[in-house]
Amino acid sequence: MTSTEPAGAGRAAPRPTRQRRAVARVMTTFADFRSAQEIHELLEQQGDPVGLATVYRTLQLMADHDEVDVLRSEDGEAIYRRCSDTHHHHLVCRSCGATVEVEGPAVERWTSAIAGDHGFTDVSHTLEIFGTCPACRS
Amino acid sequence: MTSTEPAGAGRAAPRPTRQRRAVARVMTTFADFRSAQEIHELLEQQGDPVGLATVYRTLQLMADHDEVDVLRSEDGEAIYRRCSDTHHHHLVCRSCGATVEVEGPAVERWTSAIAGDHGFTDVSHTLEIFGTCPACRS
DNA sequence: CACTCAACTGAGAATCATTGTCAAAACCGG
DNA sequence: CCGGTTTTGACAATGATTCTCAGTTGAGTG
Ligand SMILES: [Zn+2]
Ligand SMILES: [Zn+2]
Ligand SMILES: [Zn+2]
Ligand SMILES: [Zn+2]
Repeated sequence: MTSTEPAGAGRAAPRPTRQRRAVARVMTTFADFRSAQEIHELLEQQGDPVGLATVYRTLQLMADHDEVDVLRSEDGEAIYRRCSDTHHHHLVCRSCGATVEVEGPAVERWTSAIAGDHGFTDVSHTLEIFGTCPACRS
Repeated sequence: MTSTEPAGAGRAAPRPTRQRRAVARVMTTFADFRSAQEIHELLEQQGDPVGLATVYRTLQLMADHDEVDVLRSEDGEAIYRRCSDTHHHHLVCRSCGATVEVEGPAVERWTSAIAGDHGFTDVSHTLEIFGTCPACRS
């Protein structure tokens, strides 16, 4: 047993590979939600290609670490976006995809209260608001 | 043009076929969310088989008419459930899938207000609350 | 530096939900 | 019963995501 891990339960720290850095970097270059496929293409165009499977794996990893928000577009495709580290929700333009991060203590309180009323514990929630943004109101 | 429709814009009324009735009926037999595939199997077991494609088509139709709620399971699969005809949200048990319909004028107001503040129109929203129900709190 | 080994990668195959196709069947009003 | 329309269902096609697995890479070691 030549392990160098601290004695406890050992989850190996992920390696900072070129591919992972590349994905992390492109995620900082746009502000709206993009699909894994689009991110894969972006990387290719930027001359820093990463295999599609790796893009998927990396995005999942980042999502697990709360480094990106994941949500499902209306047709079920998973889409990703970098996000601030505080809990928040999104106001998304149905037409152009523009996104605004919003927060509201009131909603947070309401969801906890409702769940509590019904005896639910370990409560979490998802909330997305869709609409047409001013720019698209041609 | 031999149409018998009233002169205006004509969207033909859907026919109440055996298949559509069968789907509508089976939707009343359970209270939680089920995938189209599961619903298709249920129908088969109940000796009232409906083609998978038709199940999908019918569920979409019912969703368009707000006769069923649609939401996406975590892996992107569309799942369906009969629901009351008023706008509401769901409190879902992560462990056993038990569902409670909840409403809250406060949230409705909040989402409209937020969207309005940012100049968004045609606003809609999705909100799901997840937790562990009392029964599963073994 | 050369070595070792698990973590990591990527090309392509495999999955799997969902949608498209289209000829045959069911309906409906007349 | 007739003609036109809608609906159905078996099957193919699509498309995102996951799996496979052999080859690569990186970090720690002596
Ligand atoms: Zn817009
Ligand atoms: Zn929240
Ligand atoms: Zn439960
Ligand atoms: Zn609402």
